[in-house]
Amino acid sequence: MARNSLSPQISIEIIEFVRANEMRKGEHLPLQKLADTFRVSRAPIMSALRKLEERGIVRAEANRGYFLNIDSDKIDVASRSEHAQGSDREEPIYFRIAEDRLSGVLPEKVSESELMRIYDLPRTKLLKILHRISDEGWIERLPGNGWTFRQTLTSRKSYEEGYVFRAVIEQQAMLLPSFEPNYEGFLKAREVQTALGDGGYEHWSRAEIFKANNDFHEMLVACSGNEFFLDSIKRINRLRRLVEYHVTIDRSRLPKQTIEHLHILDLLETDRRTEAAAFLYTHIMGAGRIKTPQL
Amino acid sequence: MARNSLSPQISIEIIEFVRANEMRKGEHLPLQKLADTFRVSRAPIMSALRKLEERGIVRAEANRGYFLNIDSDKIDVASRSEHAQGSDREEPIYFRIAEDRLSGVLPEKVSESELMRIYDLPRTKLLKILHRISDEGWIERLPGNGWTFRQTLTSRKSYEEGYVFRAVIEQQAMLLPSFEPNYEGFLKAREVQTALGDGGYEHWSRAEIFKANNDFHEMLVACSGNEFFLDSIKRINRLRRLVEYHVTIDRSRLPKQTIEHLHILDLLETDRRTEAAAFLYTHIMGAGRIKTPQL
DNA sequence: ATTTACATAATATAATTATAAAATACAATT
DNA sequence: AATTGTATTTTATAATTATATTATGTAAAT
Repeated sequence: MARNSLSPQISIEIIEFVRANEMRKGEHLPLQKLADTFRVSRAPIMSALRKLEERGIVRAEANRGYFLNIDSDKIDVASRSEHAQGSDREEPIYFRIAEDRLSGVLPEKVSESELMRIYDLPRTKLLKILHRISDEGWIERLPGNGWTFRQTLTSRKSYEEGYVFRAVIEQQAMLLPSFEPNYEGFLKAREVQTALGDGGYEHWSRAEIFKANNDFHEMLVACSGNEFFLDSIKRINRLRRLVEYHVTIDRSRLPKQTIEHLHILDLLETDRRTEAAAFLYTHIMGAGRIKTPQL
Repeated sequence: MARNSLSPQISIEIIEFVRANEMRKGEHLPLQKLADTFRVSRAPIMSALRKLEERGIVRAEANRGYFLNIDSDKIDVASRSEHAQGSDREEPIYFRIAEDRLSGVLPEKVSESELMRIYDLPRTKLLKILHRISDEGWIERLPGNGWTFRQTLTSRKSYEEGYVFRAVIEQQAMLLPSFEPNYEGFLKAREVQTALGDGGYEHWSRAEIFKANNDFHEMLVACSGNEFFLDSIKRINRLRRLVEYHVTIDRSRLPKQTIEHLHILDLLETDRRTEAAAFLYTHIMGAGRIKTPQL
């Protein structure tokens, strides 16, 4: 009857935080600092820490707060992902809606009440999801009752237009005067792409492959220093994720793709930005031209 | 206790519809056709027509439906705009929020309950507005309670980045292979721009001037035939509207602006697209560079 | 075959309320 | 001075309900 607690989600974030900062056993975890980091008050941090204490990951000392009870790299990943599921009831339903629409289970026009029944959601939760979808541009509220799905997800034309848009935006972002190479980012991207090309393309999950690919492109656009370029790429990538998840991924194309990604990094690191931008353009257009998803 | 009726809004739309189609006295107004046009059921169309009947604009015949009772060009505009206000309780509050944020009345972080009290809105209405704003990218939901305004509206940096984004997108849209000149649209745009340059810039309202300007640019991008380009321009223009409304418009620059707009049309109509695109780019960048709003 | 007109069903809003969670103020502790 | 721990206030969610509106099925009229 009340809202879901943030603490499961916060617990995960705390674990990710201590791992990212490579914290060691015994280090202090100040409440306010964590609260600021996750943009909440101290209250949900407290309850998250209490739960982590039960799991033995942190240790409480009276009037001194919580301390890491184990080296951060020793925290087992299994327990993380397990808890991640229960925490977010929205994401899976968001995907189910996308899937159901793409496979034709959901009609073009639907009412809120229908969706509440189908997915067994309270109105507030459903509306949150619908607004997110509408933000992503593939559903629209009708003036009277109901919502309609737009063609964005399902039409071949939109699919191709999306590739053109990405190719142009990313190329132009790279050509902006404000573009500044992020050599550290290049290095990390290089590692990921190498791992992916080095056999990773055969056993990584679809989501992991897609994320690696997206991160690469978004990292490049982030170098432009222009939030509008980055936002528009993020926006279209969220959309792309849904469509690409629905079609079978063509793993045979991945080695070529990673080689091209590495080539772009080569060009950028040797100050051949115009060349890199041109290559990036053909790289994206090529990807859009060859794949033919069943839409 | 129940929702607001659509009929005031529909009444306005019906009047706009018959005017746009230059319908004459006596023409039939089929329910289903209007319903399809406005994407609602026949019910709200019925009640809208009943209200128009009271105002003498349409006439009912038993079992035959409604007929226009006056030539569409004779319908007085005054009664239209008057009714437009009462119909939409959201738009004015949306603007008040923008204004209050830009002028610093609203703090960076606000709770829903606070906003409900300040603007005297039920939660559903407020949330609709907040989601719209969040879609436009200048507010964000926090993980716990409350929302934070983002820098998008208020920072000088974002303002300039927006101009760069527009310049690039619009130029590139014009260079796309899918670009197809819309000569009819050019003609209408030419009329508007001529009227604006021909004295209109002195007495048109801020909103009218801004709309004329925006329509011009969106018309150009629409010729690209790529919905992603058009969407991203529309998105950034909605944002721009808020900022530009808040600063005093510099009317002295309008004659130059309209001349440049007309020049772009000249170039496009004589098949000099590359030239037009290049000129468009400098046109937008010029506008962004010179103006210095108080942010 | 359309279209209207009416009856009925389905839908969404707003108001209300209980409740758990988040935010915050402040004294106590280090 | 900074941080914790507790108490208090504020907030948002979910469930419920009344009601006006929208949507729709169908017979009657054109």
